[in-house]
Amino acid sequence: MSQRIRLDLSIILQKATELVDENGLDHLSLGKLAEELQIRPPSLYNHLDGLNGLKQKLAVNGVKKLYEYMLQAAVGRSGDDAIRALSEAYVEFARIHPGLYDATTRFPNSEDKELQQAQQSVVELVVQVLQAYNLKEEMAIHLVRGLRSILHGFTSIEKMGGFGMPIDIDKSFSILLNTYIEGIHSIVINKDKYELV
Amino acid sequence: MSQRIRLDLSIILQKATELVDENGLDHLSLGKLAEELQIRPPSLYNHLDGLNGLKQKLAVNGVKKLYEYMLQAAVGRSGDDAIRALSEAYVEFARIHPGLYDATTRFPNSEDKELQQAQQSVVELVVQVLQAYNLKEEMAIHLVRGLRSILHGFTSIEKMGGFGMPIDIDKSFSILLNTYIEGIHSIVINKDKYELV
DNA sequence: TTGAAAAACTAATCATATTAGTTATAATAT
DNA sequence: ATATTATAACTAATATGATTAGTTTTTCAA
Repeated sequence: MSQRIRLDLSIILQKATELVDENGLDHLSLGKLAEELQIRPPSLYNHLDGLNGLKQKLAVNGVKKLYEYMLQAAVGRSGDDAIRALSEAYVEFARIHPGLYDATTRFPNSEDKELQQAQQSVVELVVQVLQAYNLKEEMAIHLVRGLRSILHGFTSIEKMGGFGMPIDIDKSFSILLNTYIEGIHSIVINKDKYELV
Repeated sequence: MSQRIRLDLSIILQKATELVDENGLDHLSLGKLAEELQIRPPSLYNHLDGLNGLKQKLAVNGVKKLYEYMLQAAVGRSGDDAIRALSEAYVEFARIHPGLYDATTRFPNSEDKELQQAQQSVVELVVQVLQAYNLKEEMAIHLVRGLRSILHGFTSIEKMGGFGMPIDIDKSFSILLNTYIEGIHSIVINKDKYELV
């Protein structure tokens, strides 16, 4: 008699996000998700293409949310200030959404056009911020890759508990960022040597 | 009549390493491993504590090998030169052993003492290299964390195919490293500001 | 050579994902 | 309002993998 649930994708993704943020991406299962949603596991196949399809959708969703989060942090800022804001937002997002963040980096299909586009928009946001330094396009890409490496690396080592010693982790991040930014300045000053603009 | 195989742990780990390097850590299964070793899956339990136990042992083994690899690269070098050598070895190791490298960053149990000690030895190696800069102990730790973030971040983004654009990836790495090293110099020069030594 | 320990085995169970086929509900068109 | 259609739920069944229990074979040392 209890009327059947009627779901849509956004509700499913929301619940799946809660689950992965609580229990980790590796513990995501269709059984548990279905239970939470009060449906039977096969019913999920009406909305998505199995567990891998779900992970893929989580990835896309996660990157889009990350982008929004970084964008909000960056608006109205420029130069070093904007880089710091972006970066802190990135790390903060991963702390708030550890499972969803994981999903953005471990997806089943990297050919997915929607995913690629979402990722690209993050890259472009950072490229825009770097325009303050008047770099050649190619150098800007190298530096974006560098910043991304820093952010992802720091984030995931923190998440795996890799910074064992009892020394302030936020300070480590702040120093890392400062060091990289100092390095960028030093590159900008030696434009000739690094053939930019 | 075919005489039974008689295995030991090192053979199992060797074959498991081959499998994860070829098919990825997520596709490691006891069934496939047993098949390769020409035994039945339950027999593996005589040597290790299930799939998670295997992953844990792979992690320890991987970190130890990574340490050796970095050590070999660093001997006889110092300063910037040693940092570059260490770093290139790290990235190279991850390229040679993508699955094993993954295992070193996604293990079931981070409390494992043997794992922690192996990780610590890598940290100490880098601390030693940084002694060339006469930093305060704490600052050295921050910089080691930074370098580790850079190396792990670059490595895993490369592995996930995250550097989409057709721009030289090795060059990106080299610039990233140079930028960070430049940043370290700039910190060393402003010792007073950063309260070191 | 015999007894204990190690390491293989078979058989069975459990957890999950997935597919096939069916039914109930909601939305839409008549 | 009612009939039709599409959506989204369901049950039942299958497949893959990990794991456990209990047994047998082999090795090694006394």
